Amino acid sequence: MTEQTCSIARSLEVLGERWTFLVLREAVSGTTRFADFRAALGVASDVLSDRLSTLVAAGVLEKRPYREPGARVRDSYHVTPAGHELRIVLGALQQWGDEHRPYAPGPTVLRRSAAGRPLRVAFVDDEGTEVPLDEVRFVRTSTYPS
Amino acid sequence: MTEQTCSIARSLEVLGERWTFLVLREAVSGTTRFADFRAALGVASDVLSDRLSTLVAAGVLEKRPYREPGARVRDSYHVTPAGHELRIVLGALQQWGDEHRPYAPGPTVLRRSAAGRPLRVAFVDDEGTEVPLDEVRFVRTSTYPS
DNA sequence: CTCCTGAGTTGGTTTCACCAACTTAGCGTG
DNA sequence: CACGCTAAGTTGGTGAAACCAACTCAGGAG
Repeated sequence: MTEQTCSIARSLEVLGERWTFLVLREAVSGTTRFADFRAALGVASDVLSDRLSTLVAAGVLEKRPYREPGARVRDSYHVTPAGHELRIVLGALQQWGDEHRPYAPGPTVLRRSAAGRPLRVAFVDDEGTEVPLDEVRFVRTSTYPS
Repeated sequence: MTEQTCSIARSLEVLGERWTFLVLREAVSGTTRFADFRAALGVASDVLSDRLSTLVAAGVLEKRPYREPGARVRDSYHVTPAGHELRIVLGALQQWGDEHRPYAPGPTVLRRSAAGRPLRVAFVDDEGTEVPLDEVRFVRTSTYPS
């Protein structure tokens, strides 16, 4: 596959495989160890191993050695700044699922500000003010391939 | 697979297969016909057929018959309101790719308001004001599974 | 009635996810 | 120092899914 000019496609080269978003969901919610990812997700160890290395190679996670008392040094996985910015994508997916694939008992996780106010994911302009969806345009630049 | 309590997981049941986000990118940018999706993406026709039916079944796209002059009635695929809201997810993926997986010649597609102002995807509070990423919390509700 | 074209379906091959079993590298214990 | 314990993987085999090419199907045009 030749290099993708579309940013969505390039993001998906890293994020688009099965389990990747769920691994990331766990990572941003504080999971760092192989066995904990496995227990939380029920994913096969070979697949988890592959997804973690992909995310490390892409700079979304970083390996950091740790040491439990009375055990040898092992690797843990921590979210990098690039990974932290994926919370916007995760938040957007969550919001869409809440609204369009609802779970009868209600949402299990809410998005809140530090002050406790409910949050949404939305388009904002350069002043940080929300822009309604129907005013959003995707416009092609001169770099767009013919 | 039993029903997922996580909204992200439920979104991914619909959106998480290979090609789905790219099919959606084309759909929101105006593509409606099977052959045009195929030409734009280079996806195999059996896979495209499968993804389109999944998206129709999920209410993201709807089938609409159309008739080219001098041809029989065929099906086209149009974005529903639920599909339109996925532009937030697509915008978030695009923004992340622009920043963290840059394409040397620069972005090929920009996010702009109707007035032409550059847009980002971000968390906003109930008043439509942007909240910085490090003030965002994901908090569990009482519905969260033990 | 035959040709053309868009929208798929079908059959065979390769890749990928899944599962279980195995390996590896210390550390603390005896 | 040998031994067992455990987290973190790796390896090998199986079944599903993606991929590719060839084929089908429907109706209007000529």
